[in-house]
Amino acid sequence: MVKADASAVVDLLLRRSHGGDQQREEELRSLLTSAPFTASHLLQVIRSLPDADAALRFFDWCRSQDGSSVPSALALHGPSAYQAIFELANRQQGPRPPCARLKDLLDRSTEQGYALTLDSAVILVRAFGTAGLLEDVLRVVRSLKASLRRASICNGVLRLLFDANDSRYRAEAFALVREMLRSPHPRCRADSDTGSIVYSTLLRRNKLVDEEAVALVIEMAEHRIFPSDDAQLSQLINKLCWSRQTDGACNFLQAVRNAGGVVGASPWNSLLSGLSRVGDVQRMNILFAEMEEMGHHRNVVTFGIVINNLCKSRRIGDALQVLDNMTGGSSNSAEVVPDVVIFNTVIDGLCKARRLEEGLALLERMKKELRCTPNTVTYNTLIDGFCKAGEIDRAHGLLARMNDEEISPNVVTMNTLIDGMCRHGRVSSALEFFRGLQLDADVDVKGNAVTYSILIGAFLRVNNLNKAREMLEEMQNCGIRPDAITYFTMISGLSQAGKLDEALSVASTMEKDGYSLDTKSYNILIAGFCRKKRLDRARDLLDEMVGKGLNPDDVTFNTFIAALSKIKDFTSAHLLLEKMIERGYKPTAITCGALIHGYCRADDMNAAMDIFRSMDAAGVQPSTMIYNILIDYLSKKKEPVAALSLGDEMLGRGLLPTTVTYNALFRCLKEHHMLSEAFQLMDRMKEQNLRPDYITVEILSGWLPAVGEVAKLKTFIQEDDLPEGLEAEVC
DNA sequence: ATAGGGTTAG
Repeated sequence: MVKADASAVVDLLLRRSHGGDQQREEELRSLLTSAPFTASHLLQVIRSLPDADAALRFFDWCRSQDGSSVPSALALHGPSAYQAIFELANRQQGPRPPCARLKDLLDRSTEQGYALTLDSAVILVRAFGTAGLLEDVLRVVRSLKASLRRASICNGVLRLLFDANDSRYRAEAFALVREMLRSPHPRCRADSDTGSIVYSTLLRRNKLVDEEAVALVIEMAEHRIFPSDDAQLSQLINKLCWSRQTDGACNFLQAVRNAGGVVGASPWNSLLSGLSRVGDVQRMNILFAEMEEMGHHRNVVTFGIVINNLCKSRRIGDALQVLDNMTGGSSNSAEVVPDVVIFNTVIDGLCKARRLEEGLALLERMKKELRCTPNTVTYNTLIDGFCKAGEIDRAHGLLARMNDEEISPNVVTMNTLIDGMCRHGRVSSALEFFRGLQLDADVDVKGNAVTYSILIGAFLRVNNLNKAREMLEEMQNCGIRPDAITYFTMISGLSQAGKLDEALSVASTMEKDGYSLDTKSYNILIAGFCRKKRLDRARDLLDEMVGKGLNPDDVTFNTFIAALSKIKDFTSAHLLLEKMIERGYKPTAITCGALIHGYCRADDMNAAMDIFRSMDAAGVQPSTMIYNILIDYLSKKKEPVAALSLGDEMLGRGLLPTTVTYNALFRCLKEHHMLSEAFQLMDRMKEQNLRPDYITVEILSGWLPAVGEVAKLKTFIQEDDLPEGLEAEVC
């Protein structure tokens, strides 16, 4: 038997013909029939041809021999022939890009009814993928026989599809992964590469995970395609929780466990903190118990999460209980030993519950009994507690203690103190404190955007706009970029101060700086313009926000309804009210209050009372504010009896009158010389622990002494402690 | 585990 000789065929094909085409074809036929000519011979021949055109001519010739004795068999080797032709075309430089030629060739091979070989598919996917021709990549994969859709090639396709960052291609990728998971062909099944592609794609930044993705990863887990390690698993659980897929996170983690994936403590901790964030205490408890059953699956972080949850939901007693158990309060074999984070969490809980002394006591206990060294955070937490309670001096005392104990203060320490001082009437001391630290060579704490935001907010609150502007400029000069909060602080302060144009200009700077305004920011600006009765500008802003795809919310509606009521345009106000309801926002006490207030101002008591009395039926609880509006109005209308009776009515509803309520009533009672009623109210205020404010004092001072009741007045306004703000500085 | 912001009615 003569061995088939590919090189002889190549020689013949490449040689210039001497005896004409006829003779050459004869020679070729005889060469090809002299021995079995296999697919691999054919590959060898075609690969040796100079280009795809030559190869196509040869292969077409072979096909045209169909029916003649032997070469017809060659046509059966079409898939291999095209593979070699694709190789040639892919290598070839020419006027047309290789992809365009490859597409034509793929069309031809499809028309001729040839399937793709695995190698053809590899060549085409790579070429189309590199050129970004994803539709063609998909076409190649779809036309490839199921048994040839090997994991290796599919993984490449998955990378391309995910990299496109396009929802359509993402859906295609998900479908492909599903197919791989379910494939009956072992070499086509999803493998660890598939897993790492999918998992790392889902972990990419700025993309939330949707339900479809959750379903996919659960199916992957069921097929034992797990994240590479606990760290990646934890990250994924975290991401699922942040994407509001807490259920999905639970199901996924369970699926991993059920399929035999090894899971340490950290993924469970991630899930636990996800549950904590959405306030799902019930499932937290189940999980906490399950983690114990699973063996060594609770660590100090687990306890930290639970304690943090208890503290944030104001269950300090329970948090202390858990801490006690940890420190061997009830059993001597504590599961885990609390660390400084646990103590800090509990101390913060105590401080936020205004139990400062207990916080301090715990600081001592952790040092002495439990041999745990407090750190900067411990002190910062306590300093914040004392600042919020107005005990600025004790806060500074703690700072001094930090220095004694060589625990270095940081920027949070400084900012906490600055904020505390600012909020307790010491804005300029706060600024001096800040300046002092910046000059102090021993202190290397620098101000940051938070520092400046605090100071800017403080100056705005005391209406010192110039100083606020100065601070903004100073921070920029120092190379500290304002962040979103700095801008919001500025915008809000300026709006409140009626500097709307400046507020708008800050808003546009903010946008140039890459931050965007949200509905709340627009509400602030809209309210500012409404207060100035520039409803046209407010409307413009509404259009602007809608144009940006931001939906007006209930506050936006209430703002406009209030503004329209204020200018007595009740028709428009009611139209807007209907629109608000259409949009699915229920009117609240604020909505009703806005209308009631409008009608009172328009001196239409009937309309005001109609709305007021219709609230119960509408299921809207009247608020203290609404009573205040009505009582104030009745007082001005010189109707003390009606005003007093509303005052009683609110008590019956469990609403406590405020100083504002009492002031309105006092004003009215004074005019009608209803002294004994006033005394009753004064007693009630005392019982309620309400302090008279400067308006109360003004009204009563102009009345009681004139009717010989100075003593009564004095005992009433004399308070055991100094009125707040007495030591306030003028800035 | 700790620090700063914002809208609606008196």
